[in-house]
Amino acid sequence: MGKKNDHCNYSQCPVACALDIIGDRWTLLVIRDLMFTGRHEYKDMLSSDEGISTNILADRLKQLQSRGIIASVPHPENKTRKLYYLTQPGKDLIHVMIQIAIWADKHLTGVVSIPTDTRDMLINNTGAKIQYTMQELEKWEKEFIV
Amino acid sequence: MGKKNDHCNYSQCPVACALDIIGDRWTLLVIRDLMFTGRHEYKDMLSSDEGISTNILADRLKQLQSRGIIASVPHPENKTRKLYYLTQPGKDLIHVMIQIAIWADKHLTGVVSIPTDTRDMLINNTGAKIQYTMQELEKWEKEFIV
DNA sequence: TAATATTACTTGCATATTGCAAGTAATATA
DNA sequence: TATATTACTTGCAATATGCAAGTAATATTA
Repeated sequence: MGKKNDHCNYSQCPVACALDIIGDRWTLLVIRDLMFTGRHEYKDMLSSDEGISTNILADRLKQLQSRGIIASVPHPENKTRKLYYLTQPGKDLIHVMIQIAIWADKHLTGVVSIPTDTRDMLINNTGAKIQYTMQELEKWEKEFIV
Repeated sequence: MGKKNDHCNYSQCPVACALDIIGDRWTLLVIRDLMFTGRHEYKDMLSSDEGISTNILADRLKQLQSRGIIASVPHPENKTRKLYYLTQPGKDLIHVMIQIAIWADKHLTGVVSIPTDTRDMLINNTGAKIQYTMQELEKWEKEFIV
């Protein structure tokens, strides 16, 4: 269930309604980890540079699952581990992520730094970057999701 | 100055650093108002459907100005009024806004509703939507900014 | 010109969210 | 059998949000 003050209770604007889901400091970082960094487990996401705290991470994973943006399966070889991954709605956020990254690369030059090859593809061959990212996700899925 | 817990203090990731600026429930709605709805004054943004409160709006306008994403001028014919507008970094967020809107239109079908013509251009002629939006902003600027 | 209205805010306070540290339960490993 | 991992939960202080009310500088109306 959504929250009392969710924008979607007052507005049908796509940006407003999307912000009920992605409009906070952490949600898109969880998506980023699942989409670009090969992280698929709770402990992996905890280890990201930004230092998300355990309760926030648990909450966001729960919210994203309940919204159908991510899903999870038990690790095939270890019952204590759990694998999270993006569903199609989650994967479709790649276009949002990419545009945020391009904007930040252009306008937050003092603070942002992207590895040269990654940046080159992002800026000069955005389509290829998207394709490549999707291919990597598919590869992973073929290994871990039936 | 940024806040103590800003992601950019811990990470150089473009998404993380961007979230220090746009990662909350209200900032992108202020951008939306300035970008797509022809709102340029404090009172206009207060009147948007989502019901932003006066202190939050004042705070976000201040933050966005200090980051150079928006700017303001006194109303040419009325000293009590003030006109806010997007700078180039602010305008460049159009690609982020458009992708969020496209994603929400596709995946939040129960809650999102976009006027038919607007939606048609957004989905089927995204480039034209961007061009048109920029043209409208330029028109406004020619009238109100020197 | 005096009284009312607009506009762009600020202030105070209750409530909600976040950040941090510590704890727990179910396995897995040594 | 003892220690580690993993994925969480809990409690509490600090911060941010939501809401109502107030303020100061013009502008408009009677």
